[in-house]
Amino acid sequence: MGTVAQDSGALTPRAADFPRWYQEVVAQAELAENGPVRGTMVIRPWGFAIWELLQSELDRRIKAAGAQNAYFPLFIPEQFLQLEASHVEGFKPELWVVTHGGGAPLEEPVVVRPTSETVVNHFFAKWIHSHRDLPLLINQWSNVVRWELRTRLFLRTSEFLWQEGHTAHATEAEASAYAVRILEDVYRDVTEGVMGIPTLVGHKTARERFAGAVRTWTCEGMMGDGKALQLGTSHELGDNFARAFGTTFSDPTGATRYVFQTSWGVSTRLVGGLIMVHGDDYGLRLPPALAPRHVVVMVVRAGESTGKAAAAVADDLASRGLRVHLDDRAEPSFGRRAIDWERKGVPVRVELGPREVAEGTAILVTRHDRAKTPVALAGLADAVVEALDTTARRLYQEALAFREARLRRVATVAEAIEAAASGFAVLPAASLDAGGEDRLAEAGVTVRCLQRDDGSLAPDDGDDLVAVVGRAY
RNA sequence: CGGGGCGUAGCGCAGUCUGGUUAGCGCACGUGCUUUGGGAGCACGAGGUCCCCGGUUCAAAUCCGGGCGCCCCGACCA
Repeated sequence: MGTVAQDSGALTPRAADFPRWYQEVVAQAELAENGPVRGTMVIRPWGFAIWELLQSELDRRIKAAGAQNAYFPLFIPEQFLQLEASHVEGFKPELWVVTHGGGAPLEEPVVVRPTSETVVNHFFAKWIHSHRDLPLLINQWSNVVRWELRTRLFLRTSEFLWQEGHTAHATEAEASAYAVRILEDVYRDVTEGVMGIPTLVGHKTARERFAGAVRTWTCEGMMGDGKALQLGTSHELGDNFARAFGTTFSDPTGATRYVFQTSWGVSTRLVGGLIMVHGDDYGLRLPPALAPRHVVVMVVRAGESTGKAAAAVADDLASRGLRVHLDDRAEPSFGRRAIDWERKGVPVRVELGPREVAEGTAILVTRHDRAKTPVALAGLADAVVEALDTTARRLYQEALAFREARLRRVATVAEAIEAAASGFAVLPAASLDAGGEDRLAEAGVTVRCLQRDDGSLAPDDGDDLVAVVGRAY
């Protein structure tokens, strides 16, 4: 029954079997496990704490971009979905539909939201009357539910948690600018600056575009097996939904006009990306900003003197504003406890035994390189702060070096397919004409994004652009 | 929806072909002692509708019929 043993033995080396390694890390770091209904996920406390930290980083930036949080219902009238043609077409295969309630068939079935553009627009149409009501910038934190054939914890589950932003603007240019702003100031900033994942940005080809969007922006990361993971997307919806739902406003001249909209989201999938980018053969490695505990103070031999010393060190570190956990358990053995914290990805451990207590030192262990350094207690807090700083920098640098080593600039579709076996290929967008994208798809390779040659965003498709292609999750 | 496989203790499995004492092993769990500087050892212990329903039989985890559930591999997707 293919489930991963919860216990002990060493992890499967990452290079030996990446998917298996991933499953084992998720299980043994106690991040999540499967729910009783196929495709569902239980997020365990350690995993959820990581998500909460991510949430607060995202939420702060979303609010800084002017959006307000609100909440829309889980259930959506089936008819709503049908109002926007390409939207319903895109989501039809993924819908869960509730047909019964109170023990009897419902008169009109309701769908469980796969995303909320439709309900949101129903209310936007009601709330927006004047150009003075614009822009309307709304975000919601919620769960969404989609039928999925093949699921993987965090990466693809039938139900997942996310944030979805929905905005309405007076002009297309303003909507466009806002979608890009979210991509850059929220998603790229969080994935690179907080998660330490180097990110490629661009827009999707028509084939990869969100159902109902006129343009989809994306940030893409390279995972530890060379495959791409879409980390966040930001859509320009044009006036497609506005026309479908009659979301109009009176402009300053008194003319009735459709609003232009955006929607954008990132999900608990980010946690999966974090694992796949930074994890190593010893388990998870967390960037300090997302570590539920920055530092664990471990007692090496439980005893009165070590216990007291460790508690004092933990208090001292906590007073510096660090998230500290004191592990002064006598059981299980020291090695067992050390490995457990290592697997959970805690960036720094401070180990204190009788020897250190006698010397007035502690052992500082950095998770990212597993290095151990004796440090005088007097300078410990500074050393920990510095180690956290180094950890954040090094994780990003390692991920960047990995991506650079596996990114090849090529000239043809054939070369791109070959390069995608181990990483990304960058090829002239012009070579995608004449069925190039189809030939990639036949080889299991997709266009992750289109961008300018220098990696910057391009306003439109064009032959002067490059396509970043690869295998993807 | 096609192809393959599996349901036995919390988890992972053996036992099923060839029916026969009290259904077993590893891990995890509980208690005690010895341990504790990188995955502790020993002893004792607790834990089971053998997926469900029916049939065959003196006797079913095992054989037969039916059902249910799950996993893996192929076409969509944050």
